[in-house]
This record gives sequence, structure tokens and C-alpha cells, in this order.
Amino acid sequence: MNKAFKALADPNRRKMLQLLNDKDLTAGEIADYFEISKPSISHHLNILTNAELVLREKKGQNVIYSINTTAFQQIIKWTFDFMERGDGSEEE
Amino acid sequence: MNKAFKALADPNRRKMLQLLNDKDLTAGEIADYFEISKPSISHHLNILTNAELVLREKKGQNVIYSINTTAFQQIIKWTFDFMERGDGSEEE
DNA sequence: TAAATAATTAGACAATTATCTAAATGTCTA
DNA sequence: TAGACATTTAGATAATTGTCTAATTATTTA
Repeated sequence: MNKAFKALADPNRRKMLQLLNDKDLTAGEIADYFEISKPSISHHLNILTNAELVLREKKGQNVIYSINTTAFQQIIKWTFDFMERGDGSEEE
Repeated sequence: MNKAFKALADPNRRKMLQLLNDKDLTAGEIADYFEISKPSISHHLNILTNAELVLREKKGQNVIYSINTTAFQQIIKWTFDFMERGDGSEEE
């Protein structure tokens, strides 16, 4: 959980997640959307993978990345707990 | 939004949010739950306030902190967009 | 099998961050 | 008003992070 939150702290990584949410992409395709170098892209993808926010699959020469929806469900759950006060009160 | 995600990246700050979710607390009361120095607590509270995740209110000698639920709703919204694929497809 | 392509690893560096101690500010009360 | 208390500000330092270039690994294909 901590890794996921740390991973989400970077805007480039959040953008990667949004791209992957639209469709699966190879590392190279992801890199095309950014100004930064490919090693930097690789570094960010590694952090996202370690945080289990994305899944990687090697296919020939390419590495295909995809969103891991399970991780997002956990984050939603965590965040949701702040919306539901323990006693059900809606008062200030 | 970026500030909020950065603020959430730190475990101490997430713990502060969880404490404040239970009830409003002064800076000193918050400090009692942590091992780190008061200036460090103050630093973290400042980051949370800047990210608009918490609200601060001076009351006499004390500063009372409380959760800003609006900010959490935005984070939920952001996260939720990953759960709903644009075309409504559930396929892999 | 040599060259081209895709991606990662290694290592360096600058910027950011979390922490500390010491000092300052603001408020209360004896 | 002097002292105590609550909190923040200032400034230093060590650790972490994001970025780069150069080199490496793995795969495809001419």
C-alpha cells in the first residue's frame, strides 16, 4: 500500500496510468508520450510495477504494460474509509 | 491534485489523516501519537494543509486540525475513473 | 551470424524531502 | 507582566528521488 501511494506521487507516473487505462501499451509506446529519456520511462514503469499498479508481460522484443485494477480497488477502499464516519453521523 | 498525491505518499501523514478521521485534534495531540519531533509534525501538518487534505483553525493557544472531506472526494473520483473503462467493456 | 531494434541496468548528479536542534511567535494565567 | 505552554519558523544535514548518458541484454531479421 505504501509503495502504491509513493508511486502515485509522481505526475509522470499518474499520466502513464491514465494512458494505460485507455489501452495496453509497450514501453516504447508509452515513452512516445513523454519528453523524458527511455531509461527514465523504464525507471517509472519499474516503480509502477513494483507497486503492483501495472502488470508487465514480455512479448517478443516488446514489454507490454497494463493497468492492474485490483490495486486501484484497494486505494478506493482506503480512501472511502474517510468518507464514512464510524458512527454514521453526517453532522459537523 | 498533485499536492494531495504527494502529501499522501508519506506514511506518517496518512496516519495523521486516519487519526483526524476519528476526531479533530490539536497539533500537540497529534504529536503524541508519533515518535518524531514537534517541528517535524508541524512540517507534515503544513504539507497536509497546503494539499487541502486537512483544515486548520486556531483556537487560543492551540491549533485544531480536521479532515477536509472534499479533497478525499476528489481523490476518489480520480481513482474511480480507472474502474470504469470508457467503452463499458469488462473483457480482458 | 551480424546488424537493428526494444528495453533495461549501471552509475552519476541535482533537486527534493524528512528529520533534527535552536530560536521565535503567540497565548494564557499566576 | 513574567513565566509557562503550544506551535511554528529557521537553518542544517542525511536520505530519497528523478533525471541523464553510456553500456548491457534480449530478440528479430536480413
